[in-house]
Amino acid sequence: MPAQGTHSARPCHSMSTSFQPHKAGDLHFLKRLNRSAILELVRRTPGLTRADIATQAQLTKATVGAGVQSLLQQGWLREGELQKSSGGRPGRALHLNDDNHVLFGAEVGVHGLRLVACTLSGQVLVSHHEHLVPTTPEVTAELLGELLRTLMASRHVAGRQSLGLGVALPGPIAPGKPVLRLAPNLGWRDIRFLDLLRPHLTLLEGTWLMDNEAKSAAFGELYFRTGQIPESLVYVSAGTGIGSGMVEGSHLPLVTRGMQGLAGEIGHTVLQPGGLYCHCGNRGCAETLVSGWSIRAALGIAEEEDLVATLLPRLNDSDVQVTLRRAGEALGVLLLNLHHAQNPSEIVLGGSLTQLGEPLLEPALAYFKANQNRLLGTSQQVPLRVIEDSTFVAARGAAAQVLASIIHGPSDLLQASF
Amino acid sequence: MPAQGTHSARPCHSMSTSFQPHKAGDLHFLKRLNRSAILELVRRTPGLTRADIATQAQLTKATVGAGVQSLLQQGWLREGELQKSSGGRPGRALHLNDDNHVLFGAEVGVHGLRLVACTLSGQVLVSHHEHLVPTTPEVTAELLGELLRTLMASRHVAGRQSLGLGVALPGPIAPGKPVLRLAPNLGWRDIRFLDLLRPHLTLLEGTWLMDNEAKSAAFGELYFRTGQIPESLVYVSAGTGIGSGMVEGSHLPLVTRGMQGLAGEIGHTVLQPGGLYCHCGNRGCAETLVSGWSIRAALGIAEEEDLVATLLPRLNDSDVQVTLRRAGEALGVLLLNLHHAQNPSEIVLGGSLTQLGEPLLEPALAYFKANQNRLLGTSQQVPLRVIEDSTFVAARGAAAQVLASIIHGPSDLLQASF
DNA sequence: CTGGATTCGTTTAATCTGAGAACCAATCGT
DNA sequence: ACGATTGGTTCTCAGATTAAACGAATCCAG
Repeated sequence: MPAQGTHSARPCHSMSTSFQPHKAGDLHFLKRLNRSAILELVRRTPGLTRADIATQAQLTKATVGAGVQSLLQQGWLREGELQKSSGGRPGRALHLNDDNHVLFGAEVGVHGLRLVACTLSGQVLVSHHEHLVPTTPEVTAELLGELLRTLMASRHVAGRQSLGLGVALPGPIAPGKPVLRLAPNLGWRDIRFLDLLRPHLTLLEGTWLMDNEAKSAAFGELYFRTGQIPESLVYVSAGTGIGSGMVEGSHLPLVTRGMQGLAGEIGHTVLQPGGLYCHCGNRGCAETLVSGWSIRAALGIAEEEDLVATLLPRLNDSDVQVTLRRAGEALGVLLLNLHHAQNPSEIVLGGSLTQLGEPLLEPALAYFKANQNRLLGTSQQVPLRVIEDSTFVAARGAAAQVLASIIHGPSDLLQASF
Repeated sequence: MPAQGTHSARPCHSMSTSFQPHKAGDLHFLKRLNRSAILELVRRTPGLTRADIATQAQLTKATVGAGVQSLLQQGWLREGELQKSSGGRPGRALHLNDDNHVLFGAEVGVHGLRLVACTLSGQVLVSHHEHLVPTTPEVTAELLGELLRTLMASRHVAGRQSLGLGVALPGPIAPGKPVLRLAPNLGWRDIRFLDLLRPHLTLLEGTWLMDNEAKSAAFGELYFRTGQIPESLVYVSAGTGIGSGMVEGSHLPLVTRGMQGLAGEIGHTVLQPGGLYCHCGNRGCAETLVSGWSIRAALGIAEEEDLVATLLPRLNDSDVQVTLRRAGEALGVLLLNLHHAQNPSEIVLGGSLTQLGEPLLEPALAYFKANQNRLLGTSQQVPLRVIEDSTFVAARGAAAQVLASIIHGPSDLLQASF
């Protein structure tokens, strides 16, 4: 904790793919890199000892020892129990220190605001879900600010050092700039949401960033994980629209954004050339087959009604079954196309539609499983996980992005500490 | 050039996404990183001065000076002309030194072998195209070895230090292992092609690697470029089958491979659920609509005939026009789906089918242009370039991968030099 | 033409980081 | 209880970068 005082809430729009033309650096940079490596190793494999780290990071015991000591002093790590020994001095387990810092994550969705405060290891300290009908960005920002202030004041959060805030938004983000280009379901366009939020949250320190909701979710699902970490992961968010986010790279997870922030807009990949008109103006988009609004359209459910709540009691109606089956089949095609285009190590399926369960999901998973191995002829299955309750997934993912931007990025929060 | 003698041809299967759990290192590592950065900057912007490099890489003049000196001595860089000054001592331009090294690239295609030898900046010194009907991996390897030996002995190549060989193959590569999992059009499966090649090329030093043809091509198109370098690039290879490769990341270009090496197999994304049967067993794959074999099937052209040569004189036949128009429309959908799923900064279209020209391409480009801005409503066009003669693109790309693996990777070729 | 200003590149001493080896600490097996 | 083994720390040393001063090469103004 540097004595010079508080860190300014220096906004950092999003985890850019690259900070500099090419990475180069001085001794300080090297030191920081090694501290990051230590922190990252412990983050992935809680309970590592200094000796383990030295082996895995290819550093000497001396270097690791010094690095761990500073990370302990800074409150990033804590020492745990002694490990079992097998004929030697037992090592001391190291863990992330979940007691000193707090990460804030929020999601602005079509149906409301979701907020979480969590620890370094992704443990949620407090969360809040506020229903809200779509309104202006300004009103939304003011409300979100108020709710976040409440969260900051809550018992489990107060007193912790804030590392920053991540905001997940339902639309593509401009690359390199903290601008939400479009949120069709909110009726927003070109919104600098963080700028709107800042006046209401002058006390929230640390790194601020915003990202697309599916991308944040994907990031969180990969990042807040320990043990065997997949090389890449795609999160498919099936709600009012359908989008996806991909994270790649085991040692510095990167989110694929694309030139215009459109990467992952799989809802507008065409599955049926010449098919139904989509709200985007094209025909045959995936969203015309599988999405909240296509299901509403097929079943004549008004926007005011909650789609899931309306459908759950009616799952046995034949029209509902047929509609969901068709949507599920399209979802299966979407998943398969994702598999052949990106081939992620893991697919996570979330969004409000997953609550509809079997009638929608069974056809999708069946199609995917039946066809995913056609090409190679193997029997290897891509892990595909369905999250029934994905309420806080994106918000938590945005918090994960804050942490990653501090550990891996150019933030001062770590740098200044060492 | 280290005095201790020749470098062993230590095979390195492919540019892995990550070499280590997390990057850490010592002073040597830092030095190497900075040398890489210098080399990379000059590679991108030929003619930079030491002062420019210091500014861009955030290094001091002293460090850059020392680094440049060693790179000059090693033959990686050369000094050029004095730059124009504006009221001060003029800087000396730096360029890649194209005179000392050579990179070998090869492509094993359905219709033959393509070989190139090129310089650090991607300039082709010699190339060779050998027609060959598909045969066994062993025979192919032997022939390729012989041809490469001829290339090595050629006037412009002899005497240069070999940095290695990259081989592009028409199928998915296993991740982390130098194994061609499948090449349907060659009838190959699980081939360790480099192992077959090695006995015939004991004299070819440096890094050996292999990769998928479209991925190599994508890499080369991004890497052997100067000036404004796109953040990401997708190469679509339209030939007998249809595949793609994506490269991302401006400061260390990475190829998306996927868990099973399937990333980019867009020929098997489904564009028409319930459509025609594909050779993979599924229905409605893109390849059933746009690919060499789907066009052959539609027009009844035997495998023995050269597709492009057969069609070129018949482009005005109505059945040919209709077939190519349909294929082109499907290609347009494929490009649009790529745009919405990955949103690359640039798309390059190559492969033998591009030689068919307008009748195929016009519908594809028209569809793509008409729909690429539906979502955002902007008028920004994704740069889309068609390569008419893509004969050596993949081979040259494989050579580029060799260079990149040496500059950015853990190779000794740079490390030992400093 | 000369001198000052400016920019480029190199040289010097100083600083800082990780490596390496010796050292102490703690446990296990016998 | 003792050696063997493994974990972690403390030294010194090699090395890479830095900062600051210096020399080099050009422009420009008078």
